[in-house]
Amino acid sequence: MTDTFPSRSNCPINYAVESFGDKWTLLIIRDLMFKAKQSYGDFLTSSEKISTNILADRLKRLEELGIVMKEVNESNRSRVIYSLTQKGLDLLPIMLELTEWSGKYDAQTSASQAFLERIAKDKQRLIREIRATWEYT
Amino acid sequence: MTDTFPSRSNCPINYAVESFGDKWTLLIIRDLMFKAKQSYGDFLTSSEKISTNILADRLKRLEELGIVMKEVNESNRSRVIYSLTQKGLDLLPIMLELTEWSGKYDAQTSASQAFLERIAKDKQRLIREIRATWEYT
DNA sequence: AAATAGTGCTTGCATAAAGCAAGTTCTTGT
DNA sequence: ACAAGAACTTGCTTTATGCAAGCACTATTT
Repeated sequence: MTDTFPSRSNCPINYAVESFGDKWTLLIIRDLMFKAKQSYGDFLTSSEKISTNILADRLKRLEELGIVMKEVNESNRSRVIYSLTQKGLDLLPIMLELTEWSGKYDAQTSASQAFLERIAKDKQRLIREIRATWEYT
Repeated sequence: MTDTFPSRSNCPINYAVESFGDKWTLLIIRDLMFKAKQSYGDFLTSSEKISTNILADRLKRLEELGIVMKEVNESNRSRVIYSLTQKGLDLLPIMLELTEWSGKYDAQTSASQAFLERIAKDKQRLIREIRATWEYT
């Protein structure tokens, strides 16, 4: 977690880019955050169709970055459960801003108008509401 | 601008990822938004050291996406000026959220404590203030 | 206990993208 | 006309991604 990777600069935008600036990482975070996906197999079913080697690589990397944690389900040891750490959960405001921007500019967006309006009208409240649903672990 | 690229899904997070989900695009947007850089040569001087072919490719792509626009300075036709469109300027909240998150988790961050506090304390006000500085074109 | 199936990967190979150095074009200034 | 600066472009090497197949471990079924 303490600079596992050499960084090109100490710019905060660069830190974000080096953490999840690729074609797949944010989709995994999305699945964990909004789609209640938690297993390797779950991620494979997402509509963007990530390949298995890339998925394994990104999960490992996210773990090294302290964004995701991995645990074996003790009552069924063939199941591995992935979840977001606090660092990962703190990406929520970014994810909502991304959704708002894409909702505004992508004519084909699948984001519902209702959800986009909740983001636009009272983002802080929405953030609190979503976080409240995370309190029960 | 109207789906120049085939997309893997209509998910808003995926739209964002396909727009700027790579190692360089957000750094160019950062330079345009916060560093007052506007020429090809300006971008080359940033500390992450983008290579010329990638820079040319990303600028072209950003233009196709409607995020950046390109114009030739008529009083010096060897100078090309790049700037953000409204779609690009609308990335400001995302950039601030990225900065906040990185400022929180990157011990080496170059983001100033003062700026991070302005983001944390009153983001909406900060956004309005930054946008006000853009009103004078 | 042996065979079957499910989950979570790993490996090998082909294709695509990124990185690096050098070269080219167009414009301007002398 | 020549030199210099800005904005790319090209060729080549290295790295990352994509795809299909295979493997290990656990659990279930017979």
